[in-house]
Amino acid sequence: MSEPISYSNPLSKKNTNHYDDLEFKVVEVPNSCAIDQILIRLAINIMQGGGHRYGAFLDAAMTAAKFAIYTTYLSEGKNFRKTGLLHHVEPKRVKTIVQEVESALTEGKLLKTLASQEPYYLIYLPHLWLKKYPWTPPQPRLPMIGLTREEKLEVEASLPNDLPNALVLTEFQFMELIELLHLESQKDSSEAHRVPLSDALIEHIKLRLLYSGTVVQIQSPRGFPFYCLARTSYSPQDKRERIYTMFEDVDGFFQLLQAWVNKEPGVLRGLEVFEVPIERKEEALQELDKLIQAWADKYHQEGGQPMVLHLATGPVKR
Amino acid sequence: MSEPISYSNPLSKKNTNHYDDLEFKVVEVPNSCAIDQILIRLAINIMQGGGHRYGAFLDAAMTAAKFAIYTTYLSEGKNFRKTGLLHHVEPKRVKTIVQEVESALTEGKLLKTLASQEPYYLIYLPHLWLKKYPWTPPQPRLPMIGLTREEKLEVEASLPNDLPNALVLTEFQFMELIELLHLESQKDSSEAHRVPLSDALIEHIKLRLLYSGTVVQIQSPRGFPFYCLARTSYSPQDKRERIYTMFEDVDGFFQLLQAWVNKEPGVLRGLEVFEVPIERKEEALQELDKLIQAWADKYHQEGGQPMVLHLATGPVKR
DNA sequence: GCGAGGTCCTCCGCCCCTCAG
DNA sequence: CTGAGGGGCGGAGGACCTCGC
Repeated sequence: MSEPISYSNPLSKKNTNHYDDLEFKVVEVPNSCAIDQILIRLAINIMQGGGHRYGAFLDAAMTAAKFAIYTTYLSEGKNFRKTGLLHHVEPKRVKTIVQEVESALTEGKLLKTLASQEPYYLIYLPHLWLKKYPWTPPQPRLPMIGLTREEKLEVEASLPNDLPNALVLTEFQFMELIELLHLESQKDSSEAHRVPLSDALIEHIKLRLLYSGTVVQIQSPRGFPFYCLARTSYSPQDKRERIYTMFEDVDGFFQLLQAWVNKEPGVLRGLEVFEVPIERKEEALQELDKLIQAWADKYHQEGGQPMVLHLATGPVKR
Repeated sequence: MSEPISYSNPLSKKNTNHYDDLEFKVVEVPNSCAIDQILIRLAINIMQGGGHRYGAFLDAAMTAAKFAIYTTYLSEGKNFRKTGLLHHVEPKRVKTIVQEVESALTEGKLLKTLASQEPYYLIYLPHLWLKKYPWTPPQPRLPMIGLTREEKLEVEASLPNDLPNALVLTEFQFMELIELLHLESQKDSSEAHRVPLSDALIEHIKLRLLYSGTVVQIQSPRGFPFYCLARTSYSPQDKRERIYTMFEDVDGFFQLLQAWVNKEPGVLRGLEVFEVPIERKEEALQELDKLIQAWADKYHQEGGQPMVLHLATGPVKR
């Protein structure tokens, strides 16, 4: 197993980050099945955890549906009408969808996917900031704006510790950064559906950056605020990696089970429900870990058929 | 393990069902990540496999997103503006979304979920048909419409074998069935967003039923078609069950990994990539199966902490 | 059967504004 | 800084029609 057992205390998450614990007590949605649950998990992870826009999630879902339509279109012999009938979509609409997907596959035109766990404009802000406004220690951190020396000292004293080596920015500079990132994030999108950078969107991005703890807002004595880069990455690196792993695993697991549904050869699905005395839990998990590794080692032989195994176990919820 | 290893020959799926093998050669979507892949898998399973409408999938995704917004709304102290800002949604819109979700939770108003793998109007058609138009063997199967005895015999001879004990219906009767089912499927939906049964929708449902092999259309000598129930369930029972299991498993696996991301205690994640000589594959899988079972048995003790284990392994694709 | 064309309605993702507490 | 109004644009789901093949 590539990952050790984790026993960290959930109370130790005293970051300023509001999004640390996504353990949503799924208030049971009436009339929902497992698929709906999966969609809800995805939505919460993407929108609350990743900070993607509401519309971005809907767009991604729509793109996935379009792609499903496209595959039907292909397997039905490129028949617009039949494809439309099968999915209850107008043939005309099918046509534009097919064109969209094909232009995405052949030319570079990008579809509206999520593209990564977190939106571009959130992820790359720290990097751009550090690049455009680096700070070298003897230099003053604060911008030269109408502040007396005492005021500067006062503000500087109010800064958090352990800051990345970046300058403190004015509102204007901060906004400029956001604008730049947003522009860059869309430079590959087909101009048809390009999201304009509205005031509302800027406010959204600002709040996301502040809430995630990536940026800290500082009230200056004169009223206008300053902005201070607080971390070198949008979300804590290890958490981001774990979330990345989670999605990769779910995808791989999903794919394997799909093969299992189709009764493809060489696929094994396992489900165990059992009860373990709490004092033996750690022991049990460690043994399982070793067991699986030993098994994989035993049968592993270079040049054989490439295989993958996904496993997860833990306490039952709800 | 609850499931044996499956080595069935994929070529043995000679059913008339067009949707048997959903193994979509995922034409790689550019600019996509694992999340996008998961969405695509969901879309293809739901729309091609389950036969849900395109719009139904979009609605389900939107409902999931609304639910994510609602949980944010709660955790932010019921603040419309802040919730809206966090997800880039108008406060006004947040309000209506919150009302929607709350009325779904308290009163019976249903949200637009998928509710099950396959749409109601597809699943329950065989049951309703058998109930409304049962056939008892000495009786004639065909409706009494202007056909000569010879024509009736001719048509009857063209029927497939192994039919459920249901009458053959006319176009009108068949349509009536569909209408009934559609009406019933929406009787719980809040009347605001109720889908009207349009001609286009009827055509869609008809094609789904024909393509899935649930219903067979028969050309009578006089030109007008007859409809014949070919199966007692919309999709083959064992396949449906496997798909149901797949979604349940993916949901459970997802939930476990979420706990793993949050570093909750007692959660183990495992990933193994390895290569197995083909001649030892079956042996290896069977041993793994036994290994896991033995492990669970060893530590199982009534009254301990309830645990669940998900496992899947198989050949790597792509 | 199929493609291609046009028209209509409605919802809703987004944008902006004001005003009262 | 919040809630509660207002008005407006564009995209797209959905339904309908005809015509030419």
